[in-house]
Amino acid sequence: VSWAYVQVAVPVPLDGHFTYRLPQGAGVGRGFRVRVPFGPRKLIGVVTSGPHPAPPEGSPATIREVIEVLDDAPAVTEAPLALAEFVSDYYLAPPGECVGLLLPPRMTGEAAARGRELRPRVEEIAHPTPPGEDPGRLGARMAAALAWLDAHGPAALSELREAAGVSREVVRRLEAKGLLTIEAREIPRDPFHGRIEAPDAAPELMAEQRAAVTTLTASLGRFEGFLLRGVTGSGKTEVYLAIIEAALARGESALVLVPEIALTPQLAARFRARLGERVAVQHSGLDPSARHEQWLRIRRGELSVVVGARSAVFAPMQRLGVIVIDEEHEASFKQETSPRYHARDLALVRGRLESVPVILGSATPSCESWANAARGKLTLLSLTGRVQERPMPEVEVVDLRTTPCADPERLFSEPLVVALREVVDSGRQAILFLNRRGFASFLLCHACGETVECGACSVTYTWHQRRRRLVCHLCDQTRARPERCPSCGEPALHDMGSGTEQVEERLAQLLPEARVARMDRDTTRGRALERLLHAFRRHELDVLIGTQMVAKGHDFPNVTLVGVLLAELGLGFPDFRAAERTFQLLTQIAGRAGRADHPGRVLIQTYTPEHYAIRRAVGHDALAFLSTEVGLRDARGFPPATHLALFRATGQDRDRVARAAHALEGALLTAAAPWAEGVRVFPAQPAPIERINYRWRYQILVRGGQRSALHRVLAATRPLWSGGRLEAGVRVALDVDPHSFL
DNA sequence: AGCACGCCGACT
DNA sequence: GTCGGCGTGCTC
Repeated sequence: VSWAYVQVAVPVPLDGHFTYRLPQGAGVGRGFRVRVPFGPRKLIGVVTSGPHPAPPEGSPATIREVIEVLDDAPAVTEAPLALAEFVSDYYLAPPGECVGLLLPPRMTGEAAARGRELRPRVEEIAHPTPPGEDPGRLGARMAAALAWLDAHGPAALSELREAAGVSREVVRRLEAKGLLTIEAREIPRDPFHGRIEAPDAAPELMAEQRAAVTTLTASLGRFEGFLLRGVTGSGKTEVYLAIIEAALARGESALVLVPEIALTPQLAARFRARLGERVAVQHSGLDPSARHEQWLRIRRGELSVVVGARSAVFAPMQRLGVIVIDEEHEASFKQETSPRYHARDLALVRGRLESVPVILGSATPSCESWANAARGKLTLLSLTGRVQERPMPEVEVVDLRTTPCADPERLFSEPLVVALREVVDSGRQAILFLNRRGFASFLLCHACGETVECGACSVTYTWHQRRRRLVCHLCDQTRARPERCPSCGEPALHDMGSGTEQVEERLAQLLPEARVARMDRDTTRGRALERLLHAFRRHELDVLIGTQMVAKGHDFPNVTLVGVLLAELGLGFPDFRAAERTFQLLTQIAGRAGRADHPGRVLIQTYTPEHYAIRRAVGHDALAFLSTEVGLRDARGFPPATHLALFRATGQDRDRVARAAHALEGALLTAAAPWAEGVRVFPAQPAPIERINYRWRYQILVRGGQRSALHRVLAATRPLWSGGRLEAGVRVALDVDPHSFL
C-alpha cells in the first residue's frame, strides 16, 4: 500500500506547515480544503503542497490522516495562495494565519468545521408552461393560479400563492401536470439593501485623463506599477473607471482597493452607477453571510469588479485584469493585527504574480511610492488640472500666536468667526476640523499639577461632556469625574486640551443662529454616519465639526469654507511619518472647500505656521513637500531610504517585559553582527505609550539598509519569538514595515 | 488560537 | 470533599 502525503496550512498562529497522510484514493492538490485532526480538535486547513509519495523533509515521526477532503476543485486559486505564502514569508507570519486570509470565515471557521456549509438562499420562480395539449378540466383554484400566472408572467412562488390565494399543494399539482415549472434561483444576499443606482454615463475626459488612460490601457496584460498623482478634483476616479472598463472589455476583472470604504458609501455608489450589478463591495461591516455569498460569486466570475478595503487584496478574482489602489498613502491599508500586511504593497506583489498593471492613485503620494517612482519602479502619471476648471481653494494661515481670538480657549480666531458668520449668512456651508474628540483631553489639577490617569493605561482620561464621563481612549474604560483631585484632594481640576465636543459647544455660543453638528467616532455609531452626511448634504446643517472623518472623500458641493483649528496637532507624534500625515490631512481637508462657481476658502489656524508640512499644504505643493520630506528621511535613515521592523513585547509584569525585551535585543544583535552596519538593532526601550490595558510595553526597532539583510536577521531569530511569547507572561509581536510606533 | 492538563482557593 | 481559577504546554 502506498500512501500519499500533503502539507497543510492550518488556521493557527503557529509557524510551519503540517504534514498529513491522505486517505486511500483521495485526489487533492494545492488549494483544496481538508478537515484534519489537530491535537484534540478538528480544523479545516488548506493544502499547500503535495501529494508527495513520502513525507516531506522536516515532517515528524507521527503523521495523522486527513479526515475528509472538502472540495473537488481547489477552493483557493493559485495566485491568492501564492500571495498568502508571500505574506507569510515577508511578514514572518504563521502560514496558516496567512492562508486564512483567503477564505471567508464561513469556509474555514467553526461552523464549517462542524460540516455546516452555507446553503445559498433560494427563491422559487414559477414559469407558466405554454399549453401543449388540452390541460383537461381544472379545479377553480388551479385555474385561478394559471390565469394569474399567464397574465403576470414568471413570478416568485410566494407571490403567486399570495396573489391567487392558493396553497402549496395546488402549485405542486400544477407542476405535476406540467402546466408550470418551478425554477430555484439563488438570491444574492444583497449588501446594497436593494438600492439601485441610476445608471451613469462616462463624461468626456480631459486631455491629461485621456493620456493617462491610453498609457494604462497599453499596459493591460502585463505587470507594471503606476503612480497616478492627481490633485483633488482632477478626476482620478474617471481614470480608474476607464481602465476598468477597458479590462472588462477584454473579459478580465478588476480589483479596487479603497481606504475605509464604510466611510465613503458615495464611491461604491459611483462604481455601481457606472459598472452596474457586477460590482461587489467588500468591507468588514458586511454581515458574514453576505460576505460569503459575494466571495462565491467573485470566485465564479459573476462579480467582476471588487471594490473593497485592504482585505479585498486577497479576493478570489477570476481572470484579473487590473488593480487600483485609491488614496494609496492612507494608513488604513496597513493591517495593525497579525498578519500585519500592507495592502498597497501586496497589490503590487499580486500584480506581478498575475501579470496585470497596478495603479496607485493619490493627491498626496506616500514618500515610499514617491521614492519608487523616482527609482523607476513605478511609472508616474500626473493629473494637474481640475475638472470643470474648478480653481484651487484659497488657503490662508492664521498665526494663533499673534491673532486675537473670540474665546478664552483660543479655539476660534476672530478671522475664522467672521468667515463663519459670512458663510452661514450667505446660505453656504462650512466644515471645521479638529483632530481630537471629546471635550477636554485631560484634567489638570491647579493645586498639585497632577493629571487624572487611567488606571489601566499610561494616558490621561479624556472628559466627555455629553456622556458626563471620563473616558480612556485606549481601553475605553470610563469613570465618574472626581470632585477633587485624586492626588492632593483639592477641588482644583480644570479642563485642558479642547476637543470636538468643546468646539461644538463654543460655536453654539459664538454663532447661535447656525445649525451645527459634530461628526466623530462618538456621533457616528451605526447608521448615524450616513444620516449625518445626508443631513449636511441636504443643507439641514450649516457647520459640520469633526475629526479626520470629515476629511475623507466626501463631496459637499455647498461647502465654501473649511477651518482647521489646530493644524500642528499631529506633528507632536513620536513617529517619523508625523509631518507626512499632517501634510496629507491638511491637503485632503482643504480639498473639501470650493465648487465650480466659488473657489472656497480654507483657514488653517496654527501656532507653528513656519513648519514645512503646513507651509506646503497651504501652497498646494505636494512635490515640494515630498522632496523636502524624502531628503529628511534620507538624512535621518528612515524609510523609504531604509527598512524597519519593530518588535513589541507586552506583559503585566514590567520587569519581566523589560528583561525579555533585552534578551531579544541581545539575540538580534548577535544575528545582526555579520551584517555590520547593514542592519542596526536599536536598544529595547519602553514604548511611547508605556502601558495599555494593564500591560507594560517595550519595543525594539531594527533597521536595515537592504530589505534582504533585515529579513535574514529577523528570520534568524524567528524560533525565539514566533510562538508569540518570549517567556512566561510576556507576549511579543513583530511588525515589518511598521506604521505605528506608539 | 484553542484545548487539556494540573495544581491551589471557596463552595454545594 | 469537589468546582473552577488561569498558568503551561502542545498541536503533523
